[in-house]
Amino acid sequence: MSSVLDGLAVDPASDRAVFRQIADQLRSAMEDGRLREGDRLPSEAQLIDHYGVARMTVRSALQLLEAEGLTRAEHGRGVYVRKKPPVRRLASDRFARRHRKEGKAAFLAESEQAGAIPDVDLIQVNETTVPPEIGERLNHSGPVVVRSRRYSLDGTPVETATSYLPAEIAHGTPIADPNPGPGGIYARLEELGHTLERFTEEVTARMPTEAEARILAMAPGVPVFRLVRTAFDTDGRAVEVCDTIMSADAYVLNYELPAH
Amino acid sequence: MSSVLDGLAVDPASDRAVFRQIADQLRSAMEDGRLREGDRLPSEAQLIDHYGVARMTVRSALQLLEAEGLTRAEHGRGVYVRKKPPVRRLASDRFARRHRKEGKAAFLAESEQAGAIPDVDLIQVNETTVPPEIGERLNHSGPVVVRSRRYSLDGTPVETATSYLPAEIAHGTPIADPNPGPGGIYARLEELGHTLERFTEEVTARMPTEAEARILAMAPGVPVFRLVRTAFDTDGRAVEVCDTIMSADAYVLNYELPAH
DNA sequence: CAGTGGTCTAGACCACTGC
DNA sequence: CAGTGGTCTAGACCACTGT
Repeated sequence: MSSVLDGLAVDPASDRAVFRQIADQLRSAMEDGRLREGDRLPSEAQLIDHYGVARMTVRSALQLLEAEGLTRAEHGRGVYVRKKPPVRRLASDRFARRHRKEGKAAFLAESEQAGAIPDVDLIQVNETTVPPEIGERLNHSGPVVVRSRRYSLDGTPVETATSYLPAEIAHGTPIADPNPGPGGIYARLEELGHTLERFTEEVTARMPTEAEARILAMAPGVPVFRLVRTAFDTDGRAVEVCDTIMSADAYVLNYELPAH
Repeated sequence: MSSVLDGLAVDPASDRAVFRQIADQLRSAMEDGRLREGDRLPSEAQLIDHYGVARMTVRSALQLLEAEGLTRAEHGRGVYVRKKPPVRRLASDRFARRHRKEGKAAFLAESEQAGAIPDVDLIQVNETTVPPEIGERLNHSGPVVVRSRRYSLDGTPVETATSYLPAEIAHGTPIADPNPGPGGIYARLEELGHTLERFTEEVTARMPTEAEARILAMAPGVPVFRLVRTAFDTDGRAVEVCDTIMSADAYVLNYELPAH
C-alpha cells in the first residue's frame, strides 16, 4: 500500500534534527502535491512506526508544521493540510463616497457583493479617555466615543474593529448609538458637516495576542493584520481613528500608489 | 529574593492545561511590565522547581510564547523577552518620481534618510518564462527578465524582492544588468519611454516558508508581508511586477485612500 | 470500541555560553 | 566548569472521534 512516506527516511547522524527532517519531508509532500488541501497526514502512530522514533519526535515535527500555518490538528480525527479560507479583497477605494450611496456600511455592502453572509456582533459603544497612541493620530486629547464590533463571514469571525471619535463630534449623535443608521458612521459624520476628504492607513502584521486568537477563533500559525485608519475631513482635521485586527489568511489588501 | 514567579502557581485540576497556565502567567508578566524587552525569563530549571512540573511542560509553555513572537530562546544563555527591531516605514509616495531625482534607488535613499546602513546582496538576474501568477498581472506570457535581490539594514536582512519585466522591454538593456545604474530600474524604464503612471500594491501576510525564514534569518513567531507591486506606464501597460517578502516586524506600511 | 491527538512524567545526552 | 537551552526516549493517562 502506497503512502506519502514511501521511501522516506531520516538520518540520525545529520546535523539537522530528526524532527526537522520529518517536518521537511512532510512539507515537501505538501509543496509538490503529494499531500493536498484537506488531505490527512499520516497519524502519529504511523510516523512513529515508519521513522522508528519516539512520539515526542513526531509531535515536534507536526507542531513545527502547524506553527508554519501548513496543517491543522483535529483532536480524535487526525492532522490535515490546512485549507485556505475564502479571501476578502479590500480595494483601495472601498471608502469612496459612491459606495455609501446605497445606504450600507462598507463591510455589509462588500460582503453581499462577494456572496458571503456577513454578520456583526459584540457591538459596544462607550466613552472614555483617548489612549495615547490613538490621541496622537486624532491630534486630540480628552474624551472619545469608542465603538467596537466584530465582523464575521459565513459564521467565521474575520475582523474586529474599534473606532475612536472625539466626543465633541460624536457625543449625543447617532454615532454614539450601537446602530448608527444607514451608511454607517461615515455617512453620519458627513451629515454633521465633516465631509471626508482622505484616509490614511497604517498596516502592520504580527502573531495574534491570546485575546485576539480567542475572539477571532484563530488557528495556530496564522498572523493578524493590524490596520489603523485615520479619516480626515475637508478642514484637514482627523475625525476618526479605526483600529482593526484581521485574520491575515482571510484578507488581501489592495492599494494604489501615485507615480508623481 | 524576589522574582516574577513570586506567588504564582498553577492548578493541575483546571481545564486549562498546565503549560498554558504557565505561559499565561509569563505573558501577563510581559504585558504588565514585570518583564521588559530584553529581560531574561526564569530558566527552565527555575520554572521546573517553582511549578513542580516536568521539563517538557515548561518547554511547552516557553514554545508557546516563542510561537507568539513574544520571546526568543538563546542556546546556552537563556530565554529573553524579544526586542522590537527598528521599523522601516514605507510611505505611499515612496515611488514618486521626485524621490528618484537624486539618482538613488528607493531602498538606499530611504534607509540613509532613516540613519541605517543599507546593503543589497544575493543579486541575480536571468531570463525565464513568466510564472502564471505573475503573467496575469503583467498581462503577458512568454519570456521575462527576472531580477532578485536581498536587502539588509545594519547587517540584518529585512526583505527580498523579485522583479519581473517583459523581455521585449528589458532584454539587452541596463535593466538586465546586475547593476542597473542610478535611480534603479524605474529610472531606466522611463528612459526607455515607459513613463510610469501608477502602481498597484497587493499586501498579504503569512508565516514564512522554511526557505524565506532561512534567507531572512527570521526568528520563530514572526510573520512576513508579501507585497506584490505592479507598475503601469502612461499607456496603461503593466511594465513590471515586483514580488517582495518582508520580515513583518521590521515594517509599517502607510497608504493614502481617497474619499471620493 | 479502536484510533486519534492532547497532556504530562522522568529521565538521558548533547551543544552552546560565560566564567 | 556550571548553567543554559536543544534533542530524544519510553512510557502513562486522558479526551475526542467515528463505527
